[in-house]
Amino acid sequence: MVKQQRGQATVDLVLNSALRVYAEAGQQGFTVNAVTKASGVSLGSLYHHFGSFDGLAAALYTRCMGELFEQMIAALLRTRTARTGVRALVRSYLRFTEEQRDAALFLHASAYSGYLAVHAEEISAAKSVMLQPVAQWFGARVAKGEIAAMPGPVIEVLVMGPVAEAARRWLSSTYEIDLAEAAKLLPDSIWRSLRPQ
Amino acid sequence: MVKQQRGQATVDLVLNSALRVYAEAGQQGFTVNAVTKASGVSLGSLYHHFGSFDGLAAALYTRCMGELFEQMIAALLRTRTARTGVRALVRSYLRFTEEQRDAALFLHASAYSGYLAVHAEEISAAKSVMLQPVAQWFGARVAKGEIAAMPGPVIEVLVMGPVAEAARRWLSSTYEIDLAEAAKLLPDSIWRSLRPQ
DNA sequence: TGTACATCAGTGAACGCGCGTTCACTGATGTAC
DNA sequence: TGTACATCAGTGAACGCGCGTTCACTGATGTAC
Repeated sequence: MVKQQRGQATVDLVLNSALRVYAEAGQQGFTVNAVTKASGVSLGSLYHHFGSFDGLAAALYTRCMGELFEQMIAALLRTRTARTGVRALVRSYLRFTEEQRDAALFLHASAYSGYLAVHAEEISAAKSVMLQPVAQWFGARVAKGEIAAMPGPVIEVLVMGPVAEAARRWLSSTYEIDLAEAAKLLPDSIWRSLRPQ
Repeated sequence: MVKQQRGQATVDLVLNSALRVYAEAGQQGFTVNAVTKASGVSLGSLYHHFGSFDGLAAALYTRCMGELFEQMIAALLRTRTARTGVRALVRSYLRFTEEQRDAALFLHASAYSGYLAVHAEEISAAKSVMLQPVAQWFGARVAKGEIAAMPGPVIEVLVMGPVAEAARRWLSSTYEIDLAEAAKLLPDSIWRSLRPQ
């Protein structure tokens, strides 16, 4: 797709600027003009690289998602037991939320945004590929009886639900929630909901 | 605000139509013109009652939120123990999601939508007033030691997180999740994450 | 009971604005011989 | 090594469309005396 170094630099510049625009101006301020203004990249150049505004949004979403999953999987694979694995997943998600606030916000806010609808299938496919290591890890733990025998989606929901909800409340900043406190309490509480028996 | 019966009828008609438009056309198709077309109510009449499109969205959000909370609180107050209360909350949320799919979708999708930003404070205030019975209920249970001693927001996140995540996945219909199965497994799993010790 | 009047409800044409997108073009980079 | 050429990258004016909103108006409803 991108064949030259300066092309990659432009792509990165646009994506970084777009993320900043979204964080500062919100959904309604997230427009092509705002992104070109913030990045200094011309309209034509933006369209040369992304094809459409939806394309830019999809690329940004994919990049943010990749960064999040990368951190979570790295943390997960560093562990040896079911309990420490779950705790590592929870902690790494919360850490990402805090350290990469803008990326986390964009991921959460894009869920029903509409501009991802066109690329929904690609994104969904990329997601399941990236999350394959996680699925395998959980499958193995359930098979060994270290995690209660429940369908995969239910386990996912029990792990990611509280974490995502905590992140959402912290990101919207209308609710007061202390991420550090959540990082202390949630890992063990979530683990209790997964433990066999 | 509304002083005549036919005024109330128009307001209801517009809100119902708006919800249908959102469900069928999504965020991007959710426009004043689409709502006037779907409802048959004239543009001027819509502005007479709601003042702005944001006002319409806020009114719709408030109505959906009220319906959800009403069901949850009714279910909660019918119970007598901490465990049955938590289970009732979880079940009633999932039931609402299934029975009022469009309303649930609108609630989830509006979180970062932008058109609620102007009325964010009113909505937030209304929310905390409506949820006061729930907060009191949890406060009393924690005081009695029936629920683990954790900050309110953490408890909320542990209860609502998995339920909201299950609902979100069911609503987006890109993930396969069986709500009936979730309704069987989640209540007890969530309860385990809250139990003292 | 009837009439006058204020307020509420409803109408739809018209407006300006800013959105995403297009396109004809120039300049930079890489490559083949 | 030098030159010709294809491809990639970048530019910015211009376009049409549909958005939310306004406004002068008519009709319906309620109320005071």
